[in-house]
Amino acid sequence: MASANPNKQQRSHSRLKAVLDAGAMLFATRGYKATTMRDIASQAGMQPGSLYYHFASKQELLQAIYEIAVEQAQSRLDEAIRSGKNPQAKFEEAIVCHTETMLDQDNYARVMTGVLPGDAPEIEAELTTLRDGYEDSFRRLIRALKLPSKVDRKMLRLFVLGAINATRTWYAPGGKTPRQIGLQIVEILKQPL
Amino acid sequence: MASANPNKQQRSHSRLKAVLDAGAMLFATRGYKATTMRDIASQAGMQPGSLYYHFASKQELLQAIYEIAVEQAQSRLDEAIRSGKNPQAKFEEAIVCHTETMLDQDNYARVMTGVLPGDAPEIEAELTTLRDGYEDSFRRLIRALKLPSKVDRKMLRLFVLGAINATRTWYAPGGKTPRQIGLQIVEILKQPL
DNA sequence: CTAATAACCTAACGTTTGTTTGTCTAAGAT
DNA sequence: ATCTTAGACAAACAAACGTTAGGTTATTAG
Repeated sequence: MASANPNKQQRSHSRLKAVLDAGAMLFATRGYKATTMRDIASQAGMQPGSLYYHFASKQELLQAIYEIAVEQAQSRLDEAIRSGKNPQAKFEEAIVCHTETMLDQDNYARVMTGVLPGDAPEIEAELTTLRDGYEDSFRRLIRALKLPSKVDRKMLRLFVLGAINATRTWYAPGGKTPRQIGLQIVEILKQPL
Repeated sequence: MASANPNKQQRSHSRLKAVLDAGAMLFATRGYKATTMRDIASQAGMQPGSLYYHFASKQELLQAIYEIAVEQAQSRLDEAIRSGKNPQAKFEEAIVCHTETMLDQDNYARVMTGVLPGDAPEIEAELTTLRDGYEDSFRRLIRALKLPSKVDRKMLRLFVLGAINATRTWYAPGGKTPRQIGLQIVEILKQPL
């Protein structure tokens, strides 16, 4: 009969993962437009044309990486939320977790903030949908929070995520750890100015 | 004698401003790499080659725009700071002002957050210096603030600026006004979570 | 009026880009 | 042992890119 293997990988020494890793690292640090297919191929140790065996276009490669990125971030976030005893603690754990995820060099998640809207117009809707799913976790966390009436929940979410996502522009290994940075933003939110 | 005019513009109908406006608008919304010289020329109503009468390269055009951007933002910020009665009020005024500046479509300032580091490697140092000058105002404001001992001043600055700069990714005219958004971030900082 | 030149235009240059094409090779199935 | 094909390679393609060169026009100084 035909192949009894319903899964994908049929060959052992495929360099699909190398391509994804290279693309994720380059998209995350340089952005989408500034990263060329030749850059990715070179980083993955292969020829530019070979990338098109795995993906039909640059945009499809981005989409595949983006999906993994959201998936990785989501599972880490779910675990962090579980560890919080109450809504307040859950929110704080989520903040620290998201910060660590965004500053982790070996994680794909930085691609989410490294790609500008409008960079890949034809798949922008899909990327936005993926990202919205992730941010929904924060929506739920904040909804369950007891807050002063003056605080707009939507604004709180956008400000916190914005502040965390911006850390990637100034973060440098060797200084404060991602965890310390995450804890500091929690501290600033808790202390009245 | 030679020209008794020490200033720049010698011809009345130069379209330098149109070039700067077009470049600022496109760099701000699409980013540096995604904006082509042909895009800018088209937006300014002229030919691509004509841009090189005013600027020797794309990077020089960016630098000129960036300088104006920081200048505009700086003067607006100085005025806002002056209007604050005490350190706390000055800081709050600065937050609202910076938010309004970043969301103003007719201002060059959005270029500061629209250009990724590494987009223009040869002038990156100059751009960073310009931007650091602007952020120094916030450094001084926060230094004069009375804060809980647990709050790291550097982190407070980076988080607040990060949150405000991120507003440009989700802001849409028709909803909350830039001023309302700025006031909300002040409110969130003042209310203990 | 004439000469100079500021401010453009037209047309192209060489390079880089995403992508396509055809060929080769080694591994798994029969 | 043979056949098939996953997975790569080398080489090129057309389009788009930043940029350059030379020509044109209209203003202005003398």
